[in-house]
Amino acid sequence: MDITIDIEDSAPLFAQLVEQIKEAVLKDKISPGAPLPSIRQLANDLRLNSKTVAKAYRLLERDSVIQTRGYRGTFIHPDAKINCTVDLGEWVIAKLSDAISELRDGGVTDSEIRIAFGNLMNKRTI
Amino acid sequence: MDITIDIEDSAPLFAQLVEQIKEAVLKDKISPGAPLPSIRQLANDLRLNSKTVAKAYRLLERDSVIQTRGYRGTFIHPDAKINCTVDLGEWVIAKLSDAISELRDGGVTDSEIRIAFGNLMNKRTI
DNA sequence: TTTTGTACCATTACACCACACGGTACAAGT
DNA sequence: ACTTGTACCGTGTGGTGTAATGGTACAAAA
Repeated sequence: MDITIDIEDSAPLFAQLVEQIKEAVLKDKISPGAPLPSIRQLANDLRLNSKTVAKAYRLLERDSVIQTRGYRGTFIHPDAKINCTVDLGEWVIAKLSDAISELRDGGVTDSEIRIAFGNLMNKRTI
Repeated sequence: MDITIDIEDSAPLFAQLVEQIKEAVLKDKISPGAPLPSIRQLANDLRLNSKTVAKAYRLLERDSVIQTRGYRGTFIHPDAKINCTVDLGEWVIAKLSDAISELRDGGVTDSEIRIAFGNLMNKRTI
């Protein structure tokens, strides 16, 4: 596991982590079932805040790339390689893009779309 | 036409204008075809910037509540009363709400939705 | 000439959010 | 005791969008 963090990079630190771990899985540098460094450990090695590493791990687990087994540590998910290629971002963009295009075609101002969006995102109960 | 602008109100000035003009139409205080003050004139009377009034007029015309006939001035739209009740906002909220709910159910973070949304809104070519 | 709506340049203030950071605390396992 | 992931409180910075302001300019009609 050779992870490099570039503070100068415009990409967020947690995103760099996610990206590099996914890459390591895809290039067979880590095999499924293998243990990952603990959050605090990795944060210490990379001189990052533990919250930053925790955020990366949380996202990776949501994508089923890693598996956190509570007090036993974190491991590479059995189906990690498959789930790495599934890009959640594209489906998000597609869904939103459709809605936005439809609204714009209906004559709705970008500003109005932003306002409505902001209101919706603040209400937890949709 | 008695329009009152409250600077202390949290509602944007242009929104107050839109609201009050729509209200005047609904309450038959102005009839279809009647002329409205010019942008500069109204801005002067209310001590607002002409751009602020222009923005309100632009929105009202998009909703077909008023009609701008170029150099002849601005008038109340023939179907103003009907178009006043049509709330564009509700259809916007419904459309967006659907998309957001779907994404959230798919495990997408609110933060990620916001990022994707922001990126889409900045790219003119969708 | 003056007025009409409109378009472009710009600045200011304000608010929200993402990101990263710090500290503290917890239950459950080694 | 120590570590695990996780959750809560918080702070600060930078980016970005809205809202409102100002100035200048245009073509077309009165």
